[in-house]
Amino acid sequence: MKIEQATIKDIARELNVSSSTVSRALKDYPGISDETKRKVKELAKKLNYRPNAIALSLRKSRSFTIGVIIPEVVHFFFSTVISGIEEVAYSRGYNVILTQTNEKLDREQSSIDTMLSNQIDGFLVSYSKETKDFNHFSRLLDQGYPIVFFDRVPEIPNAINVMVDDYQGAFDAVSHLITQGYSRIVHLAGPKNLKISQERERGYRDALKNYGIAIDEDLIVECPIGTSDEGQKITKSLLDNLKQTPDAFFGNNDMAAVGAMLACKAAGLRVPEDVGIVGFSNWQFCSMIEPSLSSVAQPGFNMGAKATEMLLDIIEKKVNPEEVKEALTLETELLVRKSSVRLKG
Amino acid sequence: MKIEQATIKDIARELNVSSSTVSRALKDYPGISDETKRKVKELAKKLNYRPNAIALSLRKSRSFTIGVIIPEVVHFFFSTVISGIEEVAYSRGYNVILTQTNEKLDREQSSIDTMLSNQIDGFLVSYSKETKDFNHFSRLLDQGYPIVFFDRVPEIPNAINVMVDDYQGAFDAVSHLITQGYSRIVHLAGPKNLKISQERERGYRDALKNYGIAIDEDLIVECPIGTSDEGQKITKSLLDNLKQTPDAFFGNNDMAAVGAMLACKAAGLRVPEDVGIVGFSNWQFCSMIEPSLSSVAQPGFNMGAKATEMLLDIIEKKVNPEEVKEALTLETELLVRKSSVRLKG
DNA sequence: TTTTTTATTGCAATCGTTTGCGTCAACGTT
DNA sequence: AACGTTGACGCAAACGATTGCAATAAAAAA
Repeated sequence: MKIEQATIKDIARELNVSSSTVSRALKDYPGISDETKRKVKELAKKLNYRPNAIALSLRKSRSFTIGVIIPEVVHFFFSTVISGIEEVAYSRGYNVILTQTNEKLDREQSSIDTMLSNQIDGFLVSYSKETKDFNHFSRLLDQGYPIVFFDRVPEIPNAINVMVDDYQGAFDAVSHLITQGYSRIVHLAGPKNLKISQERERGYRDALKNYGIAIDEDLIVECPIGTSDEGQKITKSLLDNLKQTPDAFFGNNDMAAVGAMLACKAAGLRVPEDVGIVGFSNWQFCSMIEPSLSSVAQPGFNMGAKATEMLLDIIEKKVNPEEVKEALTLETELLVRKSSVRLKG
Repeated sequence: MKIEQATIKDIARELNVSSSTVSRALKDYPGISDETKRKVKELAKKLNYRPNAIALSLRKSRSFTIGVIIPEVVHFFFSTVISGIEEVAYSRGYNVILTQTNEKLDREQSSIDTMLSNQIDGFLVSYSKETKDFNHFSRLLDQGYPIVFFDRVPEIPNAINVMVDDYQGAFDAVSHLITQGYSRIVHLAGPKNLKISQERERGYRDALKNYGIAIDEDLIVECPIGTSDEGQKITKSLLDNLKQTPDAFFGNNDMAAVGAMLACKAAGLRVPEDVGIVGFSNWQFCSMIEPSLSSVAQPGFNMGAKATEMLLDIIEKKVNPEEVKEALTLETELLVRKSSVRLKG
């Protein structure tokens, strides 16, 4: 049924030359007469010849494909990262095979396996929330597979990491809230095992310290799931139970922040007059809600692009992984919108 | 640097048998002694042997990989579709290679090319807004490549399409608005060349007709881009210029609908009291904004899953493409939220 | 003991492409 | 006339796995 693709052999047979000659003619190797080159190229075009990438991969032991492992595509930030990855990979002649772990460790493992089977040239990884041990990655690194981690990066030796400056982003966000006159600031924190969560919390703490505000551990609450529902419930219970009601929320992520906003409104609190809110990630909806949500923007596209460039540089040996000691940290940008501004500028 | 993967030959050499024996032993073929099988499997495990999928692909002229071509990952709906695709492909032992066209025709073309080079087993396509001519797809179909189109489907013979019932979704949404007492309903339409846009518009028209409401062509406005900014601008200019202000908006997509909501609010109109609004796609933010946005939910995950199942069935010849005459149409669900309810239930 | 059967394994080709090396004829040089 | 050059091309192996067809030895049957 399926029409067979023309191969080099087909061209060779038709022209009564050997496959070697065809191969060389197509690549303009020296030592092939112009006449032959002409005929070969002509026939190749006519037959719509397309090199078989699989055969090439086998021959070269390289697939020109990189594997991307991420938690979820539906996550806005990750989808922008994917765009960045795609863009660079594409322009440098690589394919991207993608798998989501859905935050499951076993998915992560088996994704790695099938990618290895497919002779992937390198990995781009943001690990799952379930992943607390990094042996499976260390092993790959030891075997010499190029891996670049992004956003969610492990703390293992030799790992090459691309991340955003979560600490600074959080620090800026909280500092902004403080200068707007908020002082009892809740932090809706992320899962403790993610370094990004730790860093954001550290930024929160340091900002408070910096302004001489005592840290109240009751105001730091973990939101393990990271949905707006969860944020809403947690905020409601905080508002109900805390002796002294908080006057601001810094969300580890935008969903949690929106949840907080909804819960505050439901409790009759005005945003930003009574309560200031800042999120993290700058999802598209931030500017679509009312009041619009201030948020720390992460350069997702850029992160994907940078990570991919590093990976490909390593793959193509333009760069020695041993020499890439430091992690690449990208700047965040605090986008101040209405939800956190109560002073006239 | 990179540690070589163990191959069948390695096992064969070490055990002083031929590669054929190893191959057969690994697959439990009859005619290999239990003793040999044991030794082979043992060594395979020890060497962490993993079959080389590339070599297999070359041999079998199949890659166990399907190519997915979509406009944008950042689009919520498409990201849910991807999840559905991934889920099914993964469970049936296929890989997914993904490319976004960013709504560009030339990207679409070159994606197809590289996928063909990579001996993809089949295509899953939602074409770009720029695509107005489907020859490149017809050619593939003629050559016998399995293709399943989803969401944005072309009208070409033999094409296998999976889509949602855009007509019914729109019909339901507009009917709902009418029964809520809105009558001058604007339709923020999509690009005319997309069938989904045409269908949604048709649903809009038929719902009005069905309730005996005359169609005012001035109330049908195309939103080619589909961002909230665009929706906002268009709505503002409608509110400024129409003699008779409209009392409802049915957005071809949620972004446009949110834009309309923002513009209405800015013009001092109350939602839903003065203006009713319904969107399409049910992005996550629909329930996070105020008032929450009614929207027609599309079964994205399900669509991805179904499309992939059909594709794989065709690839594996479980199904004859000639026999799949009709397009598969999935039901939508109107989620009524606050933005369109002004009657007490 | 000779022949037939059965169990176990190996050979070699194949998938499409690349590439080091060899071949062979035509030409130029002395 | 004998030799070296050079231009144009083919041979064959390799990448890793599969598989139809032998092949070999041991066991069973005659």
